[in-house]
Amino acid sequence: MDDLTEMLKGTLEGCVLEIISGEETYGYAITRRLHELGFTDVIEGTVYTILLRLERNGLVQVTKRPSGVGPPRKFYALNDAGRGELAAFWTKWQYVSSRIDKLRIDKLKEGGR
Amino acid sequence: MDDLTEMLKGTLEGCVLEIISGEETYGYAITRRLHELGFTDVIEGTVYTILLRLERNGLVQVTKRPSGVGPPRKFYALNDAGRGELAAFWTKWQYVSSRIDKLRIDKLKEGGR
DNA sequence: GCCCACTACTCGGTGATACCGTATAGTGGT
DNA sequence: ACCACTATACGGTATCACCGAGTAGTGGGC
Repeated sequence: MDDLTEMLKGTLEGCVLEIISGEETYGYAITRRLHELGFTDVIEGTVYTILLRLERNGLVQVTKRPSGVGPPRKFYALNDAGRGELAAFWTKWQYVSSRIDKLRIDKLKEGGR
Repeated sequence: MDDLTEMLKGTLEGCVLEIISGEETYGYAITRRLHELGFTDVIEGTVYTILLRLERNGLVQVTKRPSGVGPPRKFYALNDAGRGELAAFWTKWQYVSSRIDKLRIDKLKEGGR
């Protein structure tokens, strides 16, 4: 799949919040999870900028823990503000995606005139 | 619905392409159509920016016609490149939205542990 | 005749976001 | 000693939607 960066703007952060909400985790693992999900072109640097932003905006609780296989990891967990932000994200996503899907379905219904 | 601007990045242009593909139309009418579709906060200036970009990128054919109720209108129609871009947009949208929905559904399935 | 509302388009500048490249650093294998 | 893998940080860039102000044409109320 070719370049998705523009379409991911405004949604990638929500995806990261969702991943964090599932379990306390860290940047390197989040990147691999995104790759598994199909977002194969998302690069580590992007994930770290999002995580630093989440921290700066007070949406996460951060805990540094030693790794055993490399440098220490920064584990992220959502706080109340983060859970609120995640809920707001899904509300927005539902709103936007349903309307875009409708625009597409209406077109398909015409039967390609 | 509060601010959707970030989430619309990369998709609003596709919506405009879709609207144009339905019928030859012009900026002011496209703006009203977007409002009808639920994107009530999209402002005229944004639509015109997109239209100028489409023109600059050679995705549309432009015809100026007198209006009768105001200044002349610039009517936009997709050319072959524009139809290709629209098809690519829907492919991307399908790819991204299905994966994001999956992320959400997987979470709901857990039953809010 | 004059202002105003509605229609219709343009353009310079702003803010947010994902991406790129590079740097730093810990662990373990050869 | 070198390299691969793990793990994070940071300055700079491109793109996009948005903002604000400006320009114009038509028609209605006073």
